[in-house]
Amino acid sequence: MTSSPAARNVLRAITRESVRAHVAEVAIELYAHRGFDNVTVEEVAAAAGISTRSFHRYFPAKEDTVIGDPGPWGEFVRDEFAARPAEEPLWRSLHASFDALLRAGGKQGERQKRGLRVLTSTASLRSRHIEKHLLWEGMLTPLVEARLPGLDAALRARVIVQASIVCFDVALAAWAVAGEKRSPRELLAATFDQFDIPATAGAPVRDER
Amino acid sequence: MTSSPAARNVLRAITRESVRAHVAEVAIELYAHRGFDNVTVEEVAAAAGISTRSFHRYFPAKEDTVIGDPGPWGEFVRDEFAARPAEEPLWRSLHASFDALLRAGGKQGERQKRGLRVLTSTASLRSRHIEKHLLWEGMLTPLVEARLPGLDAALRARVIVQASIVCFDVALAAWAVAGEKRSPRELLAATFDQFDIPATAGAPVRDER
DNA sequence: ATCGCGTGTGGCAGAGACTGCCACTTTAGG
DNA sequence: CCTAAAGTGGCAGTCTCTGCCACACGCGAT
Repeated sequence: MTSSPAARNVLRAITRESVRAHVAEVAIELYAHRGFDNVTVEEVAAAAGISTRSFHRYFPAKEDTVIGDPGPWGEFVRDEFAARPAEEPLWRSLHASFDALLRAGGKQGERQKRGLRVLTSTASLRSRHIEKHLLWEGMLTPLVEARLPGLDAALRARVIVQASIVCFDVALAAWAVAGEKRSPRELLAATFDQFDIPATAGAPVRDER
Repeated sequence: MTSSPAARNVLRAITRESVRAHVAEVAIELYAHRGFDNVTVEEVAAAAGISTRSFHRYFPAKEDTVIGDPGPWGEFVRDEFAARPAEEPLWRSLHASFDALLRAGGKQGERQKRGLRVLTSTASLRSRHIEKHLLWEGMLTPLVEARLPGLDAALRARVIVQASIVCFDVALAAWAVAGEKRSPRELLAATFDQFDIPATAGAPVRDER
């Protein structure tokens, strides 16, 4: 019996992901102890049992060992937002979409916390992290813009979307702090509660035709 | 007549700043034409008439030719915010502080616009830019936190301050877009108007327009 | 069993950003 | 004129990341 090429590719993808996860785990362990900038790619590769050349095949950049690929998660949030009822206040739709991400985003364990702590403690990592989240902005802004009445929708959509991403980031960063008892979802609610979008939350009086 | 060592240092600082400005101008010119990533430090240094070694003495990193040092501006915003009356709604204080920055921040000319366009069109620059603005967050958050009533002031302060920085960034980015007619200050007002902070303000009183 | 093919792997060389070190020049003050 | 301090640039080296190439392995087909 010959397994189909498709099945073979699936299998390959699975092993590839497991290797990625292993390397990332080893890397974060090293970073947590000695600092991201004081650990070379060569060391991480050696500790993970692969060559530096292969390391760069699994991770285009060193920072990706900590950050990962936010693309799929961004699509998830976007789809979640698209599925929200149009009558719902905009800000609440965004809150619900990010909340869904937290619910679906896998177990939030000690491992994630360690990654986040390495992330927030290294300047270059934080910047890359934010850059990746700007990718989310590009996914969400068109949808938000379509739901905004009145003029200047593009500008306003960008501000609102970026603010929602800020809420998400701050909530997760707060969650990773040692001693924090609340869950990510509670913290997300706390950050989203800081804002109200006057143009959309109260009454959709403005026309959109 | 011997000039004091202090005066000498001042003089040196002036010439140093002028060299910096010259190099930055040449660099942005090259970036605008060929893209930030496609221009090497060696080329910029040659075009500016200095060695690559000296380039790295003037600019610790290549990106600093575009971004500059936001530290002093951050202090300005912080001091401006500290001088605001405590009874003023928080969000308006922040708006006024950033507005003061725009008023004081020097001529907003075509040169600034070109720099901003290079900045927004290059992913690595965008992230670095935001990272520098996180420095502003560190300056502003303690002051904002002190003015927040209730629990969880630290978390809420971080969200609010980061949102205000987002407003500032989006406004400036929008201003740099070709065809935009409004002034940075008008755009800043437009972005800040997107939010209301329920915990602190009654109703935002629109004063302009 | 052997061949061919696709795929993963690693070594090698090199580009590019950035740093430490050192020798050289310039400048200002004695 | 001499000296000390500061700026400059060359050189070598580190580190991240990429392109190229040879090699090994698994697998279906002959």
